[in-house]
Amino acid sequence: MQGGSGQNSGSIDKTRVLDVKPLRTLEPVFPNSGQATSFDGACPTGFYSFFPFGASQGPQASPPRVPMPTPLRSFRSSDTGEAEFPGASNGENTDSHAAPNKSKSSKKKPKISQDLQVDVSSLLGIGKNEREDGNRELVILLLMTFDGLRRRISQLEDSKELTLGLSKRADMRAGNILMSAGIRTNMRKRIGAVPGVEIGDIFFFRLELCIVGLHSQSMGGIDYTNMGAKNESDPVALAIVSSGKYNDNTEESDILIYSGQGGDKGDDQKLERGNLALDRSLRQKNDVRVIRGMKDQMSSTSKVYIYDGLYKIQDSWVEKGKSGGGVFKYKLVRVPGQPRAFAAWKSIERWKAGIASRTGLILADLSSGAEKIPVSLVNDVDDEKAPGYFTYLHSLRYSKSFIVSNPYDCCNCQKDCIPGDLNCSCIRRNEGDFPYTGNGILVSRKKLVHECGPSCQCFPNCKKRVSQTGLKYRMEVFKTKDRGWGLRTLDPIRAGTFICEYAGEVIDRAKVSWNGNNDEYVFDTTRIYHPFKWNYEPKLFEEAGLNDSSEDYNIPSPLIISAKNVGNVARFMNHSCSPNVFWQPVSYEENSQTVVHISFFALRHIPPLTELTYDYGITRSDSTVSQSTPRWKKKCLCGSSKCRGSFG
DNA sequence: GGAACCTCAAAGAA
DNA sequence: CTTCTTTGAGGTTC
Repeated sequence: MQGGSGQNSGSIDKTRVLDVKPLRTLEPVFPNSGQATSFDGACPTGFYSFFPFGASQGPQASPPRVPMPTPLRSFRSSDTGEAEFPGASNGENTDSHAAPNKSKSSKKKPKISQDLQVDVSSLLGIGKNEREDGNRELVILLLMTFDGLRRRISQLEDSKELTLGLSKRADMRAGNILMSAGIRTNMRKRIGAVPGVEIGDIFFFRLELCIVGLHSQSMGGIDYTNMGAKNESDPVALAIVSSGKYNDNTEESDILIYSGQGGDKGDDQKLERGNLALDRSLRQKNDVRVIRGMKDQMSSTSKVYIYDGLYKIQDSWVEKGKSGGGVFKYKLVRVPGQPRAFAAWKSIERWKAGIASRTGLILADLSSGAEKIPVSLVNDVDDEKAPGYFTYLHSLRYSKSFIVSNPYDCCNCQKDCIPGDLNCSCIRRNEGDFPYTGNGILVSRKKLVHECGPSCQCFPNCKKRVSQTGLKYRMEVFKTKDRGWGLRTLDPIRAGTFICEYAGEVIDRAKVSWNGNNDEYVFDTTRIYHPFKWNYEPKLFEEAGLNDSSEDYNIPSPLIISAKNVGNVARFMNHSCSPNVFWQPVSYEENSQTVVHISFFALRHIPPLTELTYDYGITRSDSTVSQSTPRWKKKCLCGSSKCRGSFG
């Protein structure tokens, strides 16, 4: 039964591998797709301008690739037959084969690290200098690379295509692949700020902190070093992660009471290691980076970490702990003059709880109940009272003529669609991949993501209906300083999270008047979009044996949506040349017709109060647009270092 | 749905 | 090179 699509997916994989250019293609710089060549932007550098692209040519062109000893991914197709890896015995218990290092190296530790055959770190532009000292682009690149790997591993684990007999820890495996390949930065230990990491940045895994060099202990709460202290033999504290475990909270968000480490069995904590470092830093008065961890309100199981900037240790004492032993306490006070981070979160909590009022609040719910959670309208910049009139609609309005494809077979899954179950027609339609991870995070970009719809047999809470559940995060429409109204989030958002769809009326191309600003509030998939890679380096995935579903960058499905008269929050999202949101066509069946929607997903982690932006693309200057109308452009005010100057 | 417990872990320091 | 230290995050149970 799995035969058909199993083979199918196998062949898809092959094309994909072939499709992966041996060189880091630097898409934006040297466009290699038809779509990209028509891009006429002046400075299409995207994130990766720092790549020494000459270097990317070298390492792979010449040395023939030695195949991975045992690619993790080798079992993907092995359950439909061992053709690909005759050596692998049958699918079921992959464990003994999946960890080849287990038998080779010491008995206890099944080492999962991969020795990558190709120096992927240099493909990513990470040389010795970058490993030592970071910069903003590198930090963003690394975080995105990490999460792309993590999502892919998670996806494979969910569909049982990847098991190592270990607990499901995609974060650790992704981290391990990067760390062992030297794909990391800021390894040089330093007191104070870390280049490329900004106050307010958020993280969802401890390993992310390691990779960007903010806090190098993978678990330990106190990062310290022996270098840099006045007295050479003494350690100094560099960074702490306050996990909330020890009741570190105080009422004032600029003060942190931090507990020392050790002594959990009722013993007294000792003045050694991290505790000693904190003690010495108290005397030396050096800056200590503080990362505050707290529960992620969206998923009770996971945690969010926020970098709250520099603190100084002001005091320390010993208290009796819960289990009777002495516990060191350290009082940390935030260095003044830094941007608000943790404190801002606290304020948001109070607004959301209705304890404190929001300055400039005009409307508590712009959607008038159309969304399940309120969308506030705020202006603390000037006295404009509201954006132009429109009707709030949470989804698409379309007429019959725009429905392109025919209805398809809905799946017959009981309750939930199970990742890896190729009997599910909706999964088959996604080339055998379950497009989302268990907690509803998009794994990679596709031409089209197929979701289950109302006629599918699975329950409405099936994990393949991510984009049909409306807003989940608190959003705020707000007046920007110079770009009219904008949209921002009040909640932290993880990379890959569905944010909202572009709601409005599906319209005919002829109805769009292209002169003047009449196409404001129009979304058009046929514009020319700045190509970008979300899961950056296909080579890395391939090397790690993960067969990256090399992402589709050519997104078809011509669709024009006008949100001028009716629409949702998406109509307020502004353009940016280095955006934090991207769009993705998603289809599902409604009223016996397949309808394509445009869904927005978080490109990277987005801290609260950050404006949400996506790339508007460029109007195609082809025959469908009247030649008499001059193409207009708007001056871009996105303020990004990669700004292309204009858009539209 | 969520607290309370259990378990296997990775990286750096020693 | 090994051992030790740390506690994160997923799983299970009630």
